Amino acid sequence: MKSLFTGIQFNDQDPIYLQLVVFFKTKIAAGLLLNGDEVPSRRAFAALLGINPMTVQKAYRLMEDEGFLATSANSGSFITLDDVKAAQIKSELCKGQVDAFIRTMQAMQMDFKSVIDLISTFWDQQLEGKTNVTK
Amino acid sequence: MKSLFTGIQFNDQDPIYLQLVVFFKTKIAAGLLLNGDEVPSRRAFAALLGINPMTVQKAYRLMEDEGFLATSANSGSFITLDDVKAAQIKSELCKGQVDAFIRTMQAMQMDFKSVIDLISTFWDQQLEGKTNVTK
DNA sequence: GCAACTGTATTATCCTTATAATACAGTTGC
DNA sequence: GCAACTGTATTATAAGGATAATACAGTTGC
Repeated sequence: MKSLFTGIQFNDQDPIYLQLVVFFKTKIAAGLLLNGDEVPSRRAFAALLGINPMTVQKAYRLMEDEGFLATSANSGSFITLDDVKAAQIKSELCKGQVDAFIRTMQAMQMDFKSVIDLISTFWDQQLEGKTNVTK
Repeated sequence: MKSLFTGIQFNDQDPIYLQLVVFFKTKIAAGLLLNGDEVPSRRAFAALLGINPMTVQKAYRLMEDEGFLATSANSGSFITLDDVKAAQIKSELCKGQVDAFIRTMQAMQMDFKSVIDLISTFWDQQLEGKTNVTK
């Protein structure tokens, strides 16, 4: 059983600490990270990812500010979510992605049907080598 | 009749010079920028966008390296495209966006039908205030 | 008690991006 | 000829992101 926190891939465009925040929000949106779940320590996570502990700290600090991570000094950090907050995170992330995608496709003069066809064509190919998804 | 080059919006995440390259590729993909078309001078474009001329220069240099912009000293820069190159640019841009979108949606455990429903819901809302798109 | 962990903090260094301020060489229009 | 444009280049400065190297205070397990 692989941990949630292994095998994370970073792109070299966006700041790592922001990609980390999106990673956690995605896991919350997917229902894979729940209220009360403990997240890795800054040092352990940094070692696992091959990055600097202060970069993880920066991400965790941002998540504390956004209200879904609580840190009690000297004993680790934990996800703090009620159903409303979890739904809000999923909704914001999802809507933001969909809006950006639609905007980009329309900027390229793609019509609705072509976009749906493209997604239909490539949806299943993306599943290879991943954990199963309801379909 | 508004010019192609007015009203460009930059985000504060990605480097401006890269956003500029994507902007030109998007116009090419949309068929709004054709072989032989002249692009604005570095200084004029920078003044229009409120950015530094050297940032435009950096974008144009990258486009020259990618082979779809030609610059003859002291007389401006022009789009250089054959049909193959134009198709390649559109295909790469489009496929890259679709792949990234599908990956993100699947990471959130979204199923195929929900994604299609979301796009169907928001597709037309994005069209407000934009030039018409075939639908 | 002590080693090993926890979060937190500071300092210095490096790279990339972006800007400002120039400067130079060539073309064009009047 | 000369002003106004073209692309190109250099230097200096600033900010953000990331790293390395420490350091300090508190908790936990043996």
